[in-house]
Amino acid sequence: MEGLRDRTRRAVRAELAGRALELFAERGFDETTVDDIARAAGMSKRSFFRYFPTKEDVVFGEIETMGEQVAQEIAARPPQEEPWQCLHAVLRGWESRINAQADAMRLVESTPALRTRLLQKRDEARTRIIQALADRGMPPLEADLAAAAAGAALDAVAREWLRTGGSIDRLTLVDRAFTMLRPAFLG
Amino acid sequence: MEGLRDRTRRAVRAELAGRALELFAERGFDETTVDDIARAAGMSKRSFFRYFPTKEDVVFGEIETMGEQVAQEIAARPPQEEPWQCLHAVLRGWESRINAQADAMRLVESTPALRTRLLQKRDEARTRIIQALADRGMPPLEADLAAAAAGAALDAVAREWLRTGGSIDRLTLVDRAFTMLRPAFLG
DNA sequence: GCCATCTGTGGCACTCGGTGTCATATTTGG
DNA sequence: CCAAATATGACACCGAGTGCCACAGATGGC
Repeated sequence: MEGLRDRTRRAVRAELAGRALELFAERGFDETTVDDIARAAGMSKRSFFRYFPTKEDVVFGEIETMGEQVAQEIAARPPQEEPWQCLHAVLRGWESRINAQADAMRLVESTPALRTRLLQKRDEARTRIIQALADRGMPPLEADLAAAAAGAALDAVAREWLRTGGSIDRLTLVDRAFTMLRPAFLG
Repeated sequence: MEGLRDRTRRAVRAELAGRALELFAERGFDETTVDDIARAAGMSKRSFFRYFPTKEDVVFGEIETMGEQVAQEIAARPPQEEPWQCLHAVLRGWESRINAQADAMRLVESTPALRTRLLQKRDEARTRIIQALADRGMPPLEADLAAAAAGAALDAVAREWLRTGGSIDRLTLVDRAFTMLRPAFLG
């Protein structure tokens, strides 16, 4: 079970993240120092780094373990399901979750340092996904291509959604992108 | 024409890059300070930053303006050529150029900070490529997908090449990956 | 209630990447 | 030969991140 220890730790992390996002929204990411955040949450800079490894990470709360989670969800799917179909189904769920924190994503997109960190996270996630697909028996080269293409699909959807001013349902766009790429992964 | 000014500047950059790579090979990237590099090239840390914006950039000499160059090469292709075919042709050429500095790439792959910087560069390049494809009349969503898929192809090829221990010709792998993805971009 | 222990914390000093400033060579052009 | 542009070095400075240590508070056994 989850002990008191972990619960307070999660609470402090949430407090820090909350204060940080407030300050970022007010002054911007670069204009806010770690010391500012720590003081706003009533602690020292040194303690901040006991909860988050870097200043950037304070923004990526839930997305943090995305790679691991996606890999598990892939592994949990029926084994005979087509790999591309499987990816489609799993990432469809994630689209909603990412969509839920649109404001955080806007901040990320407008801040080079955060954008970079996001690229890193995605790269890690992609690596895990490749492994998960390989575990289902997909040949390595195809697994690489499929994982990257799927990531590209989500990315393209996000941009297309911005381009159209949010007038189209994101899940519809996801389905369209995956369908478009489907012919490449039929066997 | 190219004045003396630019030539000496290029020479100093080359000198710095050379010394830096030596030191990185000896001690590793993180264990080498910018001051070490500057001193090895007979100058001050302050001057180093007059030639390279960051410590990482000293490694990416020729790749630096990749995005811009690729975009231009795309624009220079016959206008009626199929977009995917066009991408294939252009990036086929780049594969050779990247392949030529395999040792630098090995350093990059084994150094998180450099790997991150590479991800950034690729992201910039992708943005330019999307624009170049859009200029040819490709619909935005498809251009996004195509650019990302093409990048994925080169990436997948690099990894597959490592997996097979370099026994297969890289250009062959590139062709295979592009052919595999081709059905997704036919119309 | 007492003591040993473990964990969280603050403070401090330190490293290193990166920037602004200024004073001083060095080069360039007339 | 002189004046303006440019390159450089030295210095101070900032902020992210780390190692260290001393101290507080909670925990648990006796």
